[in-house]
Amino acid sequence: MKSSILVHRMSSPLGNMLLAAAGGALCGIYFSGQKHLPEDLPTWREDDRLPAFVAARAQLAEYFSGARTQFDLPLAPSGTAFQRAVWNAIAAVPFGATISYAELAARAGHAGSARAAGAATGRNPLSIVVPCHRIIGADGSLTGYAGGIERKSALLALERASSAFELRAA
Amino acid sequence: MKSSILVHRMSSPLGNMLLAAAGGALCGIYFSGQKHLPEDLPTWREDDRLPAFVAARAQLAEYFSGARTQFDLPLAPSGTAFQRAVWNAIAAVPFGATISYAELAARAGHAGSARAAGAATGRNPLSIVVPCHRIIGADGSLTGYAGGIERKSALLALERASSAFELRAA
DNA sequence: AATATCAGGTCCGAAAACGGCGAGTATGAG
DNA sequence: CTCATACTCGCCGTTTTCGGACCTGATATT
Repeated sequence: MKSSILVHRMSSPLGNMLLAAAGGALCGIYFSGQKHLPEDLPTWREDDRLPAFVAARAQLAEYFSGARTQFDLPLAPSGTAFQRAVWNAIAAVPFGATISYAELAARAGHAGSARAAGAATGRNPLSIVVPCHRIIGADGSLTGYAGGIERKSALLALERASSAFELRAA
Repeated sequence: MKSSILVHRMSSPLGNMLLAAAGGALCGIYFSGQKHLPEDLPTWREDDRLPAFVAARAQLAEYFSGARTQFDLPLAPSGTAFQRAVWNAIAAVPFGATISYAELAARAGHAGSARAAGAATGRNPLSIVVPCHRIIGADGSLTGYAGGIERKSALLALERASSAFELRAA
């Protein structure tokens, strides 16, 4: 019973990252040392040529350079119905914007499930592409991030800077 | 918040029994000391005149005397969709017959869920009237009964005896 | 006043445990 | 060889337990 999941390593301004794909679509984008990594990860096979990896690598580089505000990649995260609903709602939060966990839960169709939404957010397997860093506490505090609060803070700063630039340019 | 459930006590050849009704229909028939009794039972109010109780009492007496092989009573058990499906399938098993848990699951529309069907059978709130004692292991063993194996054995013996009598009489 | 901190309360899904099973093996006795 | 018993392991809905990337309101602090 092989897992048939491929992996690809890349570096980023926020540390090394690991991409995972199943069936040609991305199923994981992880920061090195982040929480909630799959435990069968060591059994996955390396592959540097998969088109999805090439594309993701390029788009992530553009994102970090401030030249890209949204992604166009084949995604196939696996999770419960609730989790997918939450992740979909996260994906709809635009670049540079932030919402609270309560608001996220509501948008996912589960108003009142703020805490559960938080848990689901923490399990998001597609860092950055599914921008879970744009979800923050009702009082504006960052509250948490699987890859570490510093990275969350850095991502938000990056997006603020780019947004400000765009506003200025407009 | 009142429970609005009525109870009525009666004795039987197999020990004291407790009848419960909600909205005029029976929602519980329990042997004294059986498993899975509702815990809010002590808050229920006594009533000896409810028509459903009078009828049930009479029909149960006939059943124990061998003069009745099926019941005609207003029933309103509460449970999950799966449980109700299982209980309905149990109710269709004729007097004197027995089937296995696997067969029961299949008849309830959930082939393969023998174990879950067993659990649902154990939660049957309407002893005797929903004849869960007619469900036995695939190898013929009795395997369990909320009211105690002895009672299950006694009920099956009673039905065997009556069936034999009918056969003889025919 | 305005912010910071804190505890309390609850809330909700996820994960694990739990049976009224059954089929497939393994043994050992007749 | 045959049957009975014992044991293991997958099954599956329910129940229970668990653990937080919450939130609100009350105190303390400036």
